[in-house]
Amino acid sequence: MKAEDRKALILMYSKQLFSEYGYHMTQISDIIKRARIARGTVYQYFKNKDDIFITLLDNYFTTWRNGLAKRDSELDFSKITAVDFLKQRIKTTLQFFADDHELCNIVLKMGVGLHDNIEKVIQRLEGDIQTIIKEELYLGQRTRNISEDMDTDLVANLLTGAVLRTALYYFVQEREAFKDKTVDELAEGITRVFAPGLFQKVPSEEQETNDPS
Amino acid sequence: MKAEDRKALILMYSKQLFSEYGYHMTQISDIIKRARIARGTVYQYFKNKDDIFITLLDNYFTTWRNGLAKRDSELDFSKITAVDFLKQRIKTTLQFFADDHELCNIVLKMGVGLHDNIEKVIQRLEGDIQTIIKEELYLGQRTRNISEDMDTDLVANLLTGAVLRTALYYFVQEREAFKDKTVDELAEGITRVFAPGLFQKVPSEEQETNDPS
Amino acid sequence: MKAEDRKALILMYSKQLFSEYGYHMTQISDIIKRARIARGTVYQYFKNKDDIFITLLDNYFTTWRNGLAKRDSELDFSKITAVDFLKQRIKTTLQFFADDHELCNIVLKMGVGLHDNIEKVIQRLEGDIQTIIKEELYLGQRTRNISEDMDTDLVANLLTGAVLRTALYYFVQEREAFKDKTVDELAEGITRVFAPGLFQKVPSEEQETNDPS
Amino acid sequence: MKAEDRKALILMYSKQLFSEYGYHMTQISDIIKRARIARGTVYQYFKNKDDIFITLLDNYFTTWRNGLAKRDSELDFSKITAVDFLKQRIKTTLQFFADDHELCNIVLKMGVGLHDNIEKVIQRLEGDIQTIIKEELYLGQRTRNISEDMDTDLVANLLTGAVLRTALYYFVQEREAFKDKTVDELAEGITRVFAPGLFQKVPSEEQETNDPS
DNA sequence: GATGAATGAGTCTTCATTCAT
DNA sequence: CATGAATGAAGACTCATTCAT
Repeated sequence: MKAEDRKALILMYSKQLFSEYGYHMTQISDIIKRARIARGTVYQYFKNKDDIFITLLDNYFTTWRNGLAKRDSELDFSKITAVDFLKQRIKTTLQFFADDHELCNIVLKMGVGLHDNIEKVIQRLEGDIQTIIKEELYLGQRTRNISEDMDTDLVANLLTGAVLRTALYYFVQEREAFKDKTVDELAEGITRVFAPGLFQKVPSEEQETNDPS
Repeated sequence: MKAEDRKALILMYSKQLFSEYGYHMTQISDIIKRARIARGTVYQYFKNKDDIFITLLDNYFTTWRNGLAKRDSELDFSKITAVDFLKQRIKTTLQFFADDHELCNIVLKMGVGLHDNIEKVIQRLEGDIQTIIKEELYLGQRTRNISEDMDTDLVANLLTGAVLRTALYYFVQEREAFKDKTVDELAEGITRVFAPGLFQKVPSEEQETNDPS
Repeated sequence: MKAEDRKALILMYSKQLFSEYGYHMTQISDIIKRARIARGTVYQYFKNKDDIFITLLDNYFTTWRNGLAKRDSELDFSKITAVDFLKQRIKTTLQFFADDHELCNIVLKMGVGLHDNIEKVIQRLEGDIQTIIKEELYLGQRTRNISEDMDTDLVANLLTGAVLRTALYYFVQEREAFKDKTVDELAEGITRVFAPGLFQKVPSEEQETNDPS
Repeated sequence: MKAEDRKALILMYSKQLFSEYGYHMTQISDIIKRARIARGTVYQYFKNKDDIFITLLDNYFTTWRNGLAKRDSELDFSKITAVDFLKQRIKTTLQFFADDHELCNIVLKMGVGLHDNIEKVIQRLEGDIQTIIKEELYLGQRTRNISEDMDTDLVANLLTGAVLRTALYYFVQEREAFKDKTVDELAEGITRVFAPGLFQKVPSEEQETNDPS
């Protein structure tokens, strides 16, 4: 077997195990058992256990970035409405998670308690997602689709939280129950909830006071 | 020192450490060092490391339940508007997380890879939050404030994800940067985004865009 | 409660537990639980766990010695036959074990793996039993009841082994099944097996089968 | 080193230590120090400390069974006398213990206070020895060599106790003092004591009374 | 490259003993 | 004297990593 293939094999089985059992409860023994290779072989391709995990995350990260770039190149910004744009973004992101529910689980449910360098990678990924969303909200504000009073920081969190949890729920936790649910349906549903609140044209004076009476 | 006090002390320091370093990377050694007690003392009050963690989560769970009950008894359902009700709920939940940012971190960032019985407790907590939200959405539908076409499952996830992420972001991760941000402001902001989408009166024929007829 | 009574109480419960579970598997916690006293109280009466155990054995040792002395004073050496004497001795020893099946179990089944000072006490007890038996065999040889060719060392072991095992079997292991078996019956049975071999008058030339001359 | 060899090595050193210090006082640290291996190596071959001990006992058990079978196939039952048969059995058993004085010590001196599964194995071994002896006594009764009045249960205990104690005394405790004593001599001596009592043809009426004179 | 036996630092857990109240 | 919370040395077991074959 070629070196690259073997490395990919190890990654594949590791991904399965990390997704199901998490970083700590997945042992090298489990990986070599499932991959039917010798203990030492793992260390021929990876520096250590961390390295496997980080490689997995890095792959994910790269895939996600490429997905974003590809998507943008396909959009016709002159024609698309703000609502459709939002829906497109949500759909692309959901699709990304749907395509790899194992990595989805790893990223969305791993948190505190991993080694420092692992946490860094996860936070970079999460931070980047958030940043992109925020930038697009700014864009919306400049194009007058979104009120300037909107707290982009907060809204970015709302969107991120909502979308990531949706991904976790439909693609990992309740995967079987909703396997007929399409990414398109989910994106449509999310957009319908967020669009009215995001794209409302509210005069600033009414927004800033809670209750004028 | 009285038994209950000592137990509370151990729990307090454990909470700090679990929050900062997670379950796996927090060692009994760390706990006894910070609590300035002997190794054996921990085991006088807790069966093992799991037991400490689960006790912590159970306490949290109880606090949260009590908070919900207390809040409901204080609301005057005959006068409050749907929007204000939503805002109240969001605020209570955020307040709950704001009050204990350590447990907030533990619950929101712990996921896969803990022992079985620990995962169970966490999932129960998350599930209960989601269930309550869903029930209130049903209530909204019956009182005609929320469209019957709304996918309550999905919306419950959107709200849960949005609120939990907001809590994590403002009360844990960026705590220092936003320490002047009040819970009220956050609740207001979240409500403003969600209310228009939730309480819109949309005729069913316009919503069903996929209608084959 | 008086000091001596409390000490006796601790000894009593310790004996039960040591007999049932052995030295290592009996914990101070078990003793104080059964005796319904506080942990520290044990150490008011005994230096440590070893001390309890050794006190128990010493009591046993003393009881046994006294039993022997009492018995000898009751025998009329001018009238008793060698066979009856043997039977008497066996009976006394069996009675001694029968009277306290817990200590019987402790002594007969404890072996290697106890702390040094405990082992010493046990070996002293066993050694003393053996020595007494051997001395009586010498006496038998001098009174011409037992052949001078007899290997007293070996025979002492045979008797000791046979009697101790009988005690263990009938008074501890199969206690329930044979609770109607009297000590007298056992002594009679043992005597019947050993007497013919012990008191035979064998000419020396026939015994020394390995004689090279 | 091959796996089986390494396992045998660990067993060998463990046997030495268990024999000398017993189960509880022998630590994994002692074993790895004496075997000059790493701590983890032990756990590559054995599940835990119990597993080592039980493996040792099981090996012993198997050896003993095989010894019995081999011995029986070598005897010519048509020619041998009852006394010689007894002597042969005693000799075989003694030889068995003489061949491995460490396991002899472990089995003969271990008793109460070991973990449940260990005690089970020890009791099986002891029980089997006793059963075999009893069966042969029955055989003796059917062939009219042994009186039917004889209490086989009791006599089996006498023989077992006598032989096991002899083994312990000569092969373990006083090993150095009697290293010139042959197994044959011991078997001869034991037989000489037991044979007259076992093979006496006593009319039942004379047996039941103690001494009419 | 592949193997898997060997390694040993690291961790949890136990339990006899102490001592302030 | 009695109590029982606190102690900490000791010991079993784990598992990522190495390296000779």
